[in-house]
Amino acid sequence: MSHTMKDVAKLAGVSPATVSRVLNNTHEISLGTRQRVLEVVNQLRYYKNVHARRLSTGQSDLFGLVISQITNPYFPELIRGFQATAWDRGFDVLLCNTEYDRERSKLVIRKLIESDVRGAAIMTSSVDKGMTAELTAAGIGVVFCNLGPAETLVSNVWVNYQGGISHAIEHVIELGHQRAAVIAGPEDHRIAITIEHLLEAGLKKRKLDAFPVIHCDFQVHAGALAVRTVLSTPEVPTVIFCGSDLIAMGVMSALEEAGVKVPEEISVIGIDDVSFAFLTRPALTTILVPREQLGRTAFQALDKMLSLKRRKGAEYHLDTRLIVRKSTAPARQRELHIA
Amino acid sequence: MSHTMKDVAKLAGVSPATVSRVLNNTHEISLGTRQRVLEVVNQLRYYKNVHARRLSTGQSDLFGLVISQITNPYFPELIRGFQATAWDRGFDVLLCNTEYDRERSKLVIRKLIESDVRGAAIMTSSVDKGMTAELTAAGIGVVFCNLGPAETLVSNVWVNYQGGISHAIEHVIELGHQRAAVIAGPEDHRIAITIEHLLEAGLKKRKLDAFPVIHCDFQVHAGALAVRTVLSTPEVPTVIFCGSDLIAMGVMSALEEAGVKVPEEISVIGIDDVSFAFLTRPALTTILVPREQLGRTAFQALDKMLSLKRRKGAEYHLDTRLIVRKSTAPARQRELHIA
DNA sequence: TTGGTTTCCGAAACCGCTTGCATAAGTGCG
DNA sequence: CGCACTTATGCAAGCGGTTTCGGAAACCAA
Repeated sequence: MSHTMKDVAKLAGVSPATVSRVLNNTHEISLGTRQRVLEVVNQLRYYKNVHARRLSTGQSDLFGLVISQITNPYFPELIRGFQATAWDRGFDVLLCNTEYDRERSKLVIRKLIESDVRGAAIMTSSVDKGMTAELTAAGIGVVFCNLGPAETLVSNVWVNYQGGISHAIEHVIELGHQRAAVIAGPEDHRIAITIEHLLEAGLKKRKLDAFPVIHCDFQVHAGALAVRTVLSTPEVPTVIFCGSDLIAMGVMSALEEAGVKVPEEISVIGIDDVSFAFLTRPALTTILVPREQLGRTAFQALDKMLSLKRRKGAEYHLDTRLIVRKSTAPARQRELHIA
Repeated sequence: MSHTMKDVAKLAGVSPATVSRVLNNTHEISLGTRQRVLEVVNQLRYYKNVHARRLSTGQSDLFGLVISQITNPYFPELIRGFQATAWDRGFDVLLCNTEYDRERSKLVIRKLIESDVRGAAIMTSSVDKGMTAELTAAGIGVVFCNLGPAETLVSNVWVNYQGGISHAIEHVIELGHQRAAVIAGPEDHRIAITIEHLLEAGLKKRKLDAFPVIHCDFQVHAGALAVRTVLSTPEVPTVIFCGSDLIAMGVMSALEEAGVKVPEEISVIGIDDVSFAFLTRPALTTILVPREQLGRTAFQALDKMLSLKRRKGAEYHLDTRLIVRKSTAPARQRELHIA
């Protein structure tokens, strides 16, 4: 269908090799032939075939990005950061989603190898370190998020949740809260566990026992469901820490339905600062996770690592911080009576 | 680094051709050799290289999906629908975003050709029909959204905004509204224009003149800005139709800031029903655009068209419908006095 | 046994591009 | 004017698969 390099070569009266060199600026070419070649390229609307190129050079210009699910609002900014950085440097990205499914995750790994990606950013908890052995065995660089340590062909970007969480706890202490609940993410979710531990430890340190601690999916309705348990505890907490913004939103709307005022009666804090967190009413106080930056850093980590002769991985650090909006307020003074 | 088919062949004591046939189930192979080959494949952890395959067969298993910007909440569901369908049928997708930039759009087109995609879904307004001539010239199938008509190698999915818009207008009529404003999307945005015309025509038919009609970006803050103009008109409307949910959200928060109650004093209606539209307060009444289905249909359109000998395109139709939530209510009876 | 079919597999060409090596023409210097 | 050295280009061998063609072996009927 399309024209090939040979066509161009013939029409320009040169060899395919010359055409290649012109197109890649890879060798001295006399002005005359260069122009002639380019002219023919335009005339024929010739496009070079990446697959042939990848095969021939043995170097792909592809990077993989593995996420859980694209409709999870955590990911779009991350993807954007990764993809934009990759494009800027002339690389393409193969976006793969696991849909939280183990079997599918394996398929994704296989696909990455078959596609001969140079490196892959594994930004989902549904792929663990064991599953990526095949990748590194194939010489493919890997970068994780909060899954250290770095080693050969493996880098890691640490998102320091500690920072934002400490600020958040300080914040509620200042507001006079004394009883806090935690509605964390799934129990089998690595980062959710990290966050939960950090919250519990931080609260304990400030003499604020977390109770109850509940696990649920990173979903709006799961948060809504979980909050019922919270409301049925003997001493209803004055603040609820949520493992994600989505959970927090579910919590807020369930509280509203139950006739509990946010933030006057119960304060709510989320994590992530997804794009629409400021649109909720009340606007959500949350811990910002620099997701676009995470995407950028992940790519840079790969690029850097793969340019090293030893392919040695490195660790990177990103900070989180508290964004105070309207869903937190001074603690109520009296016991709460649910309608 | 990785093993090649030749390695497998040698170790299994067969020819590369046989290995290929085993792996692709493309030819009768005796049970014995088949098993031997598969054994070696496992032992060597051999993965076949897609690029070589694509080159050799001259058929890529890639489809392109072109969107505007991944952080726009319109797209994630669409992407999901497209990608899931493609995966199910054994195809990969190359996701490209134009970032609303014309230059970048051209690069995207080029990338699609170079990547030898079989077909591409153009789901952004920043690529017009002219720009895709190169694609069809290269034998690449194309499917648009609301950009007809179908022709050879070009299909189209019509999202019937008319339906949802009619319902929405009926809805406000029933609520007794008599003055409506329209805050539409950008003036250079194809679908935004369509929607605006549909709204104006529909309102006029029901003796409801749209005034004012304002254009702005599909952004929250743009909507917020635009609403000021609305509030400064002599007769402040009782309902505002917005060109997207994002605009509607900006409108609602700006109204809140101005001390105008939604929906008691002004009703607001969005378009799209993005994932978090039900989380706003009041929850947004909006017109649902079946985005995941759009993605699925777009893929099917391509797949179908490319399987035809004549490569003739077709047209598909998707319906929209009104989702009534809490941002619409009976029209206020008296003139509004802005604080 | 023979001739005709099947069944299974290997040789080799090819997909479109890159690149090391070789060649030829041009340049500068003694 | 000849030699060493650039500079510009072509030849041809891959890259890792797929596929056409044909041959060998096995099978069957006569």
